[in-house]
Amino acid sequence: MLRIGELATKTGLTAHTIRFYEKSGLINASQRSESGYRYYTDTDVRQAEFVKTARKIGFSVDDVSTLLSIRVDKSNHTCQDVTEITQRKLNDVNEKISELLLMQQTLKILLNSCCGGPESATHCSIMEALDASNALKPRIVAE
Amino acid sequence: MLRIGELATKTGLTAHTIRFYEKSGLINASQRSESGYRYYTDTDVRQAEFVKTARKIGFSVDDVSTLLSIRVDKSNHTCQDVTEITQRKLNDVNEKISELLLMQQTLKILLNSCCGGPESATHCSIMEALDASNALKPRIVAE
DNA sequence: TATAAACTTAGAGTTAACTCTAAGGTCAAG
DNA sequence: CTTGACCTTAGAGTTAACTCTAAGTTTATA
Repeated sequence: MLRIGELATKTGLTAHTIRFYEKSGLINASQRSESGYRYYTDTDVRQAEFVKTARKIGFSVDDVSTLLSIRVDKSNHTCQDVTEITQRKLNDVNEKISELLLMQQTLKILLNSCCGGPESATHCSIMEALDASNALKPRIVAE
Repeated sequence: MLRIGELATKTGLTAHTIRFYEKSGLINASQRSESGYRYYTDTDVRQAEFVKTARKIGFSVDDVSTLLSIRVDKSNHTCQDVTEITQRKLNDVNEKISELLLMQQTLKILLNSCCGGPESATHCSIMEALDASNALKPRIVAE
């Protein structure tokens, strides 16, 4: 039986975060001492590790909550239930990546266009591009 | 001279956002009517468009604030000043992309490992992977 | 003149996931 | 029996960038 600090050490979460996850319904201490201390069993530890893993992959706290409800009652859920959550997450991630790649491309073009030296910014091509407001139409990257 | 609603239409911002940007020091109305209505000149419009462009590229409100302070006093700033901000932003973006690519790869592996069908989740390999907690070590992607 | 659209302000609410604080109780070691 | 590490709670604060509300004023149009 571990106390919250030990669980924290073991999982790499903080005690604060574990209590926050408890409020969010993700992690529960199977036992409490008379004085109120949380005590975690091996089963609790495994659940906490599941949470940590799922969060690290990028699932939201809400997603993890859903995944846990499947986990405790696997026979009443299907692989489809699980892949749906995973696929939705992958779609989110793909979309964010697309946005960021666009930003990346634009930023690279801006950087390529500017000397970056100690010259006055009076004719800085980055500033000019931001003013021209077609800075958002990146074409072929001059790699 | 445009009123705030017209500037909003012109820039694709909302009037709310324009007022928020005013509080943040990004956009100012050159004039106010006696009753307090904001009136925007062509110069103001150009600045608002600059802000919109910079925000769309991914610069934070804080970054835009800095870029604007360079913009109004170009001769006292250098190309280096501008590229530094841009490079920092690119670094941020690159880092986020890396994180997301890792997530993407993990999620793809998970999806590949699971049938996704109407079978019971009792032996779902996604659930097993999350439990195994080495789900975070993606190797070569089985594309 | 009446109405509706547009404007004003200060300030609160939203989102996600923590993160921290205050004020106090518990426990093991010396 | 004291010290210090660890624990408890409720609740507030953080971050970024909006987004919205309420209550009232102004302006243009019919």
